[in-house]
Amino acid sequence: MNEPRRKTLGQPPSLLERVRSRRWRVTSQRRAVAEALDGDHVHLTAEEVHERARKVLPEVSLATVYNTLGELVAMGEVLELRIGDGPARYDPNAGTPHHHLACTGCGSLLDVSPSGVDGLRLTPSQRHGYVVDDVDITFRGRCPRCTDQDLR
Amino acid sequence: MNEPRRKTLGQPPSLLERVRSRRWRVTSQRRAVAEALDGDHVHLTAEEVHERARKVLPEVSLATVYNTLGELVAMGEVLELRIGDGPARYDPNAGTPHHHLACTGCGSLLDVSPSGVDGLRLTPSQRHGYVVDDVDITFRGRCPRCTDQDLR
DNA sequence: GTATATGCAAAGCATTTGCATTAAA
DNA sequence: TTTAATGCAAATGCTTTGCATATAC
Repeated sequence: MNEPRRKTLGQPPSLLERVRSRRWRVTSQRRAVAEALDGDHVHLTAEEVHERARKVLPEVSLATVYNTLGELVAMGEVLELRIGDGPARYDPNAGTPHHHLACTGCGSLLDVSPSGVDGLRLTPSQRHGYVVDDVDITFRGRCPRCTDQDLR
Repeated sequence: MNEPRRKTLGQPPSLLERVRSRRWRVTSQRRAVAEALDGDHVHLTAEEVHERARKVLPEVSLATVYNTLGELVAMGEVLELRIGDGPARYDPNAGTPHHHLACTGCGSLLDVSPSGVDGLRLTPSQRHGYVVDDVDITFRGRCPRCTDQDLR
């Protein structure tokens, strides 16, 4: 929950490697959570992370999953996304700027990197005195599975 | 909760006029909620709408505020926005496409119309088979009040 | 050995719902 | 008069917390 990340060349470090270098006490539960989340471009809810983590460590509790996810979010290694109704989803790709594509049917959420983002601008009068430091872009639509269901 | 909206020329119809034309049973509670929400470019939470509505109709209940907001959202006259943690906020300006500027400090949320939105594109391979029908853009930053607090 | 993480169950919010009562059309 | 909206209080779903126990360092 502190201390900058060690820079490595070559392959990007895994989520687990990143948090190790922050003096995070590594327990089997935290490893299971970090590994359930890591490297995925489809973002999971806490329940889904719990299911995955349980396959590797059946006794991990949902509370610990929530606490661990909260810590990863607090140290900036994971992004917490709330899009539409339903539970939050967790994005392990913080650090690599990107945007999202969300299904309004089932809530599934995945990473995209649209072109044209650089052209997006807010004029000073539109800024209303805010200090803007980020833009979130979410494309909303229906995933293939939900589109198929529409046809029935 | 049905039937298309009557088109008028001149001033845009108020939220209340819009819902009247949909055969919505108009009660004093619903009028109070619609008027609390209408015309504002700063978006309120359900609690805040309740407070405002109460000033005009002290006996209106929070449950009715929630139910009414839900109906307005279902008929597409109001947008429900969930940005960051905290409760949903309600945007009465559905129908006029626009985007948002959110404060990460206090959660305040307001409308903006950035330039450069037209240039924003997802390539077919990035679409992953989704049928995209909308883009939400949220600028994140700190409002003047929260920026001032940072300096202390 | 000591500080910290865990699991459990209970608490906390935001939101929705069931139902008897009230009011709009 | 009929049909639908209200208020209340209880239920819900997601998430956080308190506390006794277990574990990494």
